[in-house]
Amino acid sequence: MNTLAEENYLKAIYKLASLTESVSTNQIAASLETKASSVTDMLRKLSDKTLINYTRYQGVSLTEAGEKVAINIIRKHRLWEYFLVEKLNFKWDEVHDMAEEMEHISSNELIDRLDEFMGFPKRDPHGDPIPDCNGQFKINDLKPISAMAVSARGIISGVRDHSSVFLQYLEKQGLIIGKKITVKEIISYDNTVVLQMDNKVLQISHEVANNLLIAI
Amino acid sequence: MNTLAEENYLKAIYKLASLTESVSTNQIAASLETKASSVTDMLRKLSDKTLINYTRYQGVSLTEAGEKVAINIIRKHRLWEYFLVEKLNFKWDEVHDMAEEMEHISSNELIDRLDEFMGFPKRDPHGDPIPDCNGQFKINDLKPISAMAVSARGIISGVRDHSSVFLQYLEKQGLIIGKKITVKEIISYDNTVVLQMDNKVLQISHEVANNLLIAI
DNA sequence: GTAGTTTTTTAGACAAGTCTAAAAATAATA
DNA sequence: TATTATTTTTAGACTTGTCTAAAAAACTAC
Repeated sequence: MNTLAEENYLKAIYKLASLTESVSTNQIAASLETKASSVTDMLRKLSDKTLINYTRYQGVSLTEAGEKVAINIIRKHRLWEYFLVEKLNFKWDEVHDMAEEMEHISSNELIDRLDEFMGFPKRDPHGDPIPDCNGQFKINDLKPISAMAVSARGIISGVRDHSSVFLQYLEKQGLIIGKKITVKEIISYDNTVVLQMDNKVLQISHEVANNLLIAI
Repeated sequence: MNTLAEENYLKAIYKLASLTESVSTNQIAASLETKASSVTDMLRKLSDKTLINYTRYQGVSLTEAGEKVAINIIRKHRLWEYFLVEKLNFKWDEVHDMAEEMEHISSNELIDRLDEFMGFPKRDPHGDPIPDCNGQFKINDLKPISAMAVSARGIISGVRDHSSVFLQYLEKQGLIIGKKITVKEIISYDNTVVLQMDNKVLQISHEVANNLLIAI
């Protein structure tokens, strides 16, 4: 079994690897809010356990075993988020920290039964795909509103930014998952996007449009 | 907040205090399967945080603050056990270790909502009372079968031994919570108890009778 | 390709929690 | 009460995961 710290490192490396090609020590340190020297120590440890491929100064990647662990943690995180929102009626901006603890509950039997109890949900409350018990899941097929053309339509299906301040803003604007939107105009000055939703017209900044995802 | 180790010590002290008057270093060490020297170190730490009353060589007791923490952990443990059995269909002998991890999930808001989700259960799958969100719960009003007289009746309502080997034995014999039993005979040679249950007659040892609890 | 900057690693230290071995306090017994 | 025996505590060491400060390697730029 892996320690809590090891699990958090593996998850961080997995997430960074999906964004950039090679993952660096500094990136990991920033993402975990720790120091580069602490990261180096842990990388050696994870490398000894053959969970990552690591050579000094060269950056890291997950081994197959390491990726499996990381995906399992993400599966747990997303299933607990779904449970908290769907069964315990928490709001989507409230669940992250709790799920961050719950993802480390070790039993896989437990998480598989939880999955079944909830009807094998495919996406968590933020639209992120939930890996199945074999680690399989659909690669994210969502694109940001900022990539849409004028007069294109779509369904709000996910977010890139999971911070509660962003989620609360979306909630307030009614920009929640499942809503249909149409791009009416893109203001060239600052790329503000003008949307139509439920016969209402609203404007969102490029920043927001970039973090709000649409099903194709 | 308290660390995982601190929480486990507080819980252990709470449980021992309900059995014996003064709690000793060695008792705690035995119950946590650690060494007396480790216990002494932790006792100083908990004493500094005013969670226990401790003077060297004199044994310990929980302060009001410490008891509150301990009861809250027990509340979490028992609610998660109830969840695992009632919602995820685990058997009562399978849930202890999982609940042992889950009792350390910190959010009280989460546990209160879980409590509500399940309809505020009063007892966990082993018949132990579940403290409410204010830490209140009925002191155990159950007595062991070994304390029953011949021809007395009762309803199986709890267990003293939570080990999976004992619970599996009970399950196999059909001695599960809710069943009505009558004491037919107590064999004086070794205090074996002869029970009637569902028109069946069965014998249990004094050891078993002592660990199986009946509602008065 | 040398100098300067940035990134990464090493070296050494610290806190939490554990351990073994030895000392001190308490309890039990003759 | 003196002497064992037991319990508890101290002293010192180890592991995990972290940190700061300094050294080493890798980039960048001229």
